[in-house]
Amino acid sequence: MIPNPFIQYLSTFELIHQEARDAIASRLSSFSLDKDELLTKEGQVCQRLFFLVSGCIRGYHYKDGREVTNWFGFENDIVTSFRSFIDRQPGHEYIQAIEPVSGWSIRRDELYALYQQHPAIERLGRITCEQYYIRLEDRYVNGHFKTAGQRYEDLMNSHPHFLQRVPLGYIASYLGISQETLSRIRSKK
Amino acid sequence: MIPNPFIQYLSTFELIHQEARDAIASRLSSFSLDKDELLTKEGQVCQRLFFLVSGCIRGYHYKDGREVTNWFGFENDIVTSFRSFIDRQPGHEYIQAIEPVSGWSIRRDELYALYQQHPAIERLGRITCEQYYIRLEDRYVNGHFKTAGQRYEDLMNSHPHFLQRVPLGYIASYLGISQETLSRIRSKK
DNA sequence: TTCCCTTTTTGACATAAGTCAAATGATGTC
DNA sequence: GACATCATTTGACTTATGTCAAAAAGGGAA
Repeated sequence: MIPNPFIQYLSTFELIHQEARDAIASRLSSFSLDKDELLTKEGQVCQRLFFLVSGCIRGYHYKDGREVTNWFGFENDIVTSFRSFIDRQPGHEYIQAIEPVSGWSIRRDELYALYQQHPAIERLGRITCEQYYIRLEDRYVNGHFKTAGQRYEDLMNSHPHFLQRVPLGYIASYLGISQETLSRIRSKK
Repeated sequence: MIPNPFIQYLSTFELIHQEARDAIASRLSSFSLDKDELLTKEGQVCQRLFFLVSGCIRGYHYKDGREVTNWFGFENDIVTSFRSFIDRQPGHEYIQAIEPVSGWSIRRDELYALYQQHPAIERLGRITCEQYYIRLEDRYVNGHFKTAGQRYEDLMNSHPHFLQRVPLGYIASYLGISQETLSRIRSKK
């Protein structure tokens, strides 16, 4: 078995035992992306769950002909086109590398088979989903009821590394504002 | 065992077998609320998951001294103060009956014990969370990147019953706009 | 009916943020 | 170093939506 950062990450959950870890490890494939390369795009069913070992990635879609960035993923993040992955429907989302990326992935059908065989893995799926839900809820509440300036400041505090590694245009649309507005906010601080 | 709408609801998931259903049923308590009564409030740890049999309910919080409604629950919905329930932390949310409500609830610790004993119940927990995630993601994307008028129209199409049963003030803050703006949107259609 | 209280609408004005276009600043390549 | 390309900032103007205050409309209870 290859020593694998994803498996190390899983090991931080005490409830995953050796046998379950090995079962996951044997189903992983490595992947890598060049800068700007796409992992999945609109209209495609996203069949895999990805774990990022290095690099940085974003999810975006088109709204009135413009890109809107929905989320970013960094090292040790689990990413996929969530809706498409869950419902097995063509997704509305593009996923693109912002930096060169490497990581591991598992096929949806294999993961779901593992859920059947190892309740501990299903538990991990539940907990991961719960944590992602909570994060999204935070973003929803903040995104909706704070000014652009406050949202930017919050981001600076909670995820300063975003600003180091991600072009401002992507950050602006992630915050739900235009690039020009973000630029003005920054010049005032 | 009492015949119970929550158990009927669970039965729509084929994967829940009789034994698991009985296990859940034996841990349920019924509850009811008068109009405007609170189910949980800010600062409280929400220890229960609620299933609504009848009536209608909302989750809200205070933002700059004003109420902001986050979600509504109707018949056959599962509700709780999600973040507080998951993390066992004091919640930031109030849950209040908009109409008189009746339903069933289960304690968090009992549900989690059931997760251990019945993988099928944990699966249900995972699937429920996934579905709630997807709904929230939709709201996030729409809420953030559509005009107030579009959001109102979407709501009319997807959940016309909201408008029948919920005061416009709550709907406005749910849509992330002021009551006045909602009123003007409505008068133009 | 009449009164009271809540919900909804209307009006006047303020402001955050968007849009389009152009200028400036970075970065990498030959 | 000079050029091409991409990212960021600045300027001028527009617009959607918010705010505060007041008026109107509904809905019960006596």
